[in-house]
Amino acid sequence: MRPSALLKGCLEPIVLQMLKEHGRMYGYQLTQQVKELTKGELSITEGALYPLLHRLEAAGVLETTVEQMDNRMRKYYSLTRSGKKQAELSQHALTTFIENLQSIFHQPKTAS
Amino acid sequence: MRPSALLKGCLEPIVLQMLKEHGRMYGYQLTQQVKELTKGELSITEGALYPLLHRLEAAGVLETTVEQMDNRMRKYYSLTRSGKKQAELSQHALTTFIENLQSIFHQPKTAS
DNA sequence: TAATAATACCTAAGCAAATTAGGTATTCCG
DNA sequence: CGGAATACCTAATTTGCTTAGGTATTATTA
Repeated sequence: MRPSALLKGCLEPIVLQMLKEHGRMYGYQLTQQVKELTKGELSITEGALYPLLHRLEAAGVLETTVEQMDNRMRKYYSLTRSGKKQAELSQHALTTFIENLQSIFHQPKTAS
Repeated sequence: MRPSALLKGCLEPIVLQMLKEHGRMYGYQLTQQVKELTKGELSITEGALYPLLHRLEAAGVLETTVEQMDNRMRKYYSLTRSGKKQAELSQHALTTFIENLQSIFHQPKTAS
């Protein structure tokens, strides 16, 4: 198993959380911010991120505004009303999931 | 995204951890024990578990002994020497992964 | 007692979400 | 001038699960 396999399924909650915390963000910024927050230990790939952003926009979870920076495009994403609810749900799901993992990994040692 | 998508990539660390804690266990027992530990919130499916156990055995991470219980077969799995190392590594990977998630989800609120 | 659930193993097809590996175009730095 | 950084994107492939079966024995319950 490759180490990054853990990330599977966590990308969506992460993206929603980032947008909830930071307000609007653009794709490249998301990749950099996550790398920074985790000191380079976690990096989200663009090949996973952009299709996800497009899916979430199509689903009405995110909305976009495009801006120009020195002839370089920036497509800003932000949570819609329903996106904010979605972010809450997804944050809660991840939190209880981690709690469950901890009931497995922090259980008292049993005599073998 | 289906809720259980979070589990992806976590199954192997979970199995190795269970075997590390409990010594030898058989497949069905693993499914029941995880369900119990997480109060039914997390269940590992047999369709995922058995192929994983076989892969880990083929890789020399696990070894097996078969026993008979009232004409019903039980195939016990336990960690090999290298499996114990593998369990440490995988536990460490999961732990730091969770820490990274928490740097994302417990970050201080920024002014938007 | 006959059906159903629980115990215990297994596999194959399909699917969702990632990785890998490209592509375009501009700007910054040595 | 060339490479790294910024900024977007997509398609093919791989991964790791779910779904949905299968076999067989034992326990429960209507």
